[in-house]
Amino acid sequence: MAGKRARRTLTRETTISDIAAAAGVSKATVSRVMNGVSTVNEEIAKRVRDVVVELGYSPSQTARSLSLGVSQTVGVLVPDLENPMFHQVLNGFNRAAARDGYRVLVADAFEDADREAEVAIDLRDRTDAVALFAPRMTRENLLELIPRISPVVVFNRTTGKNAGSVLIDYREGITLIARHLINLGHKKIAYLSGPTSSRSNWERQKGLDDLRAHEPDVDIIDVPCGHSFQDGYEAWSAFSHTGVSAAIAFNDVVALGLLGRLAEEGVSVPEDLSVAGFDDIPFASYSSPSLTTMTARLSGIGERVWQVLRAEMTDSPDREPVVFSPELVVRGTTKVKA
Amino acid sequence: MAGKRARRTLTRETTISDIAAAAGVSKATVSRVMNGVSTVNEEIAKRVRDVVVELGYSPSQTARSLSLGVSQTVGVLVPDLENPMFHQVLNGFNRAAARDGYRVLVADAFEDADREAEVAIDLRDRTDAVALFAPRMTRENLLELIPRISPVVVFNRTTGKNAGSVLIDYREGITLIARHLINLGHKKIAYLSGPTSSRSNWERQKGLDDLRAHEPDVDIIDVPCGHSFQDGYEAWSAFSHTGVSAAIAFNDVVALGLLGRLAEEGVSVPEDLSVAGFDDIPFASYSSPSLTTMTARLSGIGERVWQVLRAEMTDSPDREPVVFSPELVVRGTTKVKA
DNA sequence: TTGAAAGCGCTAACAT
DNA sequence: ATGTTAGCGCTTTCAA
Repeated sequence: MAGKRARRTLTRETTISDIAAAAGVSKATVSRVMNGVSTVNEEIAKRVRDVVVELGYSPSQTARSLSLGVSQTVGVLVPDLENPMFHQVLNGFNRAAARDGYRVLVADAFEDADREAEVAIDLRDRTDAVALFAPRMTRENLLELIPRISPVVVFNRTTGKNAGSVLIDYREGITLIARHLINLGHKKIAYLSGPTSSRSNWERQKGLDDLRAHEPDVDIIDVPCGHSFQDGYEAWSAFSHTGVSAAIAFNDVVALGLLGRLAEEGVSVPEDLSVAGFDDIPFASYSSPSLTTMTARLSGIGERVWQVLRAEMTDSPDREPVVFSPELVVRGTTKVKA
Repeated sequence: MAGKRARRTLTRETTISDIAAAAGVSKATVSRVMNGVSTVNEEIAKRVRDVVVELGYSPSQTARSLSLGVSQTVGVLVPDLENPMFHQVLNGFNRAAARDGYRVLVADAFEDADREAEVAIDLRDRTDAVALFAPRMTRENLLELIPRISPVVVFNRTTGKNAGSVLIDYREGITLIARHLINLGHKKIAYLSGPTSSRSNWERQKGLDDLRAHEPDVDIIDVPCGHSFQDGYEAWSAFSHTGVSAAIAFNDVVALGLLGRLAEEGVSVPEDLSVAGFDDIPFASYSSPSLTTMTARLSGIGERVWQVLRAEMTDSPDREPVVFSPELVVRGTTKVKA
């Protein structure tokens, strides 16, 4: 067409205009057919559908999103996609979101707390809402970020009702597991602690503090450790001489790392040492001995995270935190103290 | 403004127009500032930046994508997000994509081969390219789909150079692992086979057929199994009476399931039975005994998948399949036949 | 250096 | 029932 300005080159192969032209109808009619609006004459509709198939057309969801003001997409910010725990939560979240017709855009913050806000905003600029999985940023930054990216749900961080939240009650969890060991007669127990910056580690510490206050004859010692296999594997040398009869690991991954080391060292579990984990990752039940741990049905929690986000998107939610109390699963790695 | 039509309600809080108005400049100038175009007077640029901060503005990536014709986003279609193998590949893929400034939109096909094409197209309609992880659809459907969603990379399926592809050479892999067992003196070996519809299972079967042809005195029996923990756990009853001295599992998950069962049954590994897996998932090295398996550095493969997709997006690629030969990792579950 | 306006590919309000 | 057209929020060409 004359008089038109030069346009950029990156453009769609087949657009709604092409279909309209080929079918001899207006774009509006094509749009109606594509969206199943019933007021279209069946004959015309069929003609349009034929052309669509013939030309292999499918609408640009980007254009659709811009026009509709919604993208049917939500973002998930994960602090570290390496961590199997988030895989499970993500899996449940994605499954539930898909059921409601939403797609999920994932972004990994690579454990860089300082970059989280920026990534979260970018995510939000492409989607209808975002889920923050266990954000590492300071509480101050979190509370500042939330209104900027609402609707938002936060997993495993409190939000003071500024956003929906889903929490795992680690404090109660560690209490349950420690009580289990105490009931088995263990008096000296090691806690292989997680990253110091981690809220969930902090909560576990609080739970153990409670216990120390109530059980003066039980000695719970803190072994700085970490969150990885390797950390658990290496932690042994830090407490092998303490004479503890039981160890609680920050999480299952750490517990399995420890288990691997113990097997190598000829320390038999649970005879010489009882070991407990946290999270109940799928492999926990299949290690040998199978791992005593706290279960939290992570993928179920993921589904719940989605539901809370959904509520943020639609209702005016009450924002009462949804808290999951982990349950003790006694398996093969813990037994009565010799 | 008078005469304007009523518009829908779902609209952005702060747009480029708001910034332009508040800063007393045109939208073009705001756009230039946001994109760091240097030809803007520093004084004006500062004013714009101040307003941006003040109003908490960030550009709609949807609008940007539509205008630019590019979204800096790619889709990944996973057959089953439940499978840890895909988590690892996804992790590597996402990491590499992020490094190049791309975001990743994930979609799970929930093992429904019939829905894959539809989901892949939807993914492509929102993104610049898509990666198909081990698609379950027929080859015919795959070849039909590829041109529709190009640029595309396919992981673990051949494409006849219609698209870039990255493959794990399972046939060679299973050969290596079986030879390892044969060298250890095992003459009767069970193969716990995977889903019959799976290409990767089919390839393993071919590898074993090769072996049967070359090693007439070795008996490799096929035990229909599956891909899950549970499948491995349950498979034992199907071959406990066959007198095999070694078992090769379809993958590590199955192997770990079997290991769990064997521990319960009092069958000691590797003394009574050697067991080998496939994939080298993270937990393989931490089971006890640690699992002999084939390793394929899955997250490294994920990065490679990204690179191939990147090439599809930019170059005119040669599409020679990138094939990874898994390597044998001998650990604790295999030993010389008693 | 800056602004006006066209255009990206859709949807929906309005008119017919 | 169908078409016309404004508008979603940006980018970029062209003119000033």
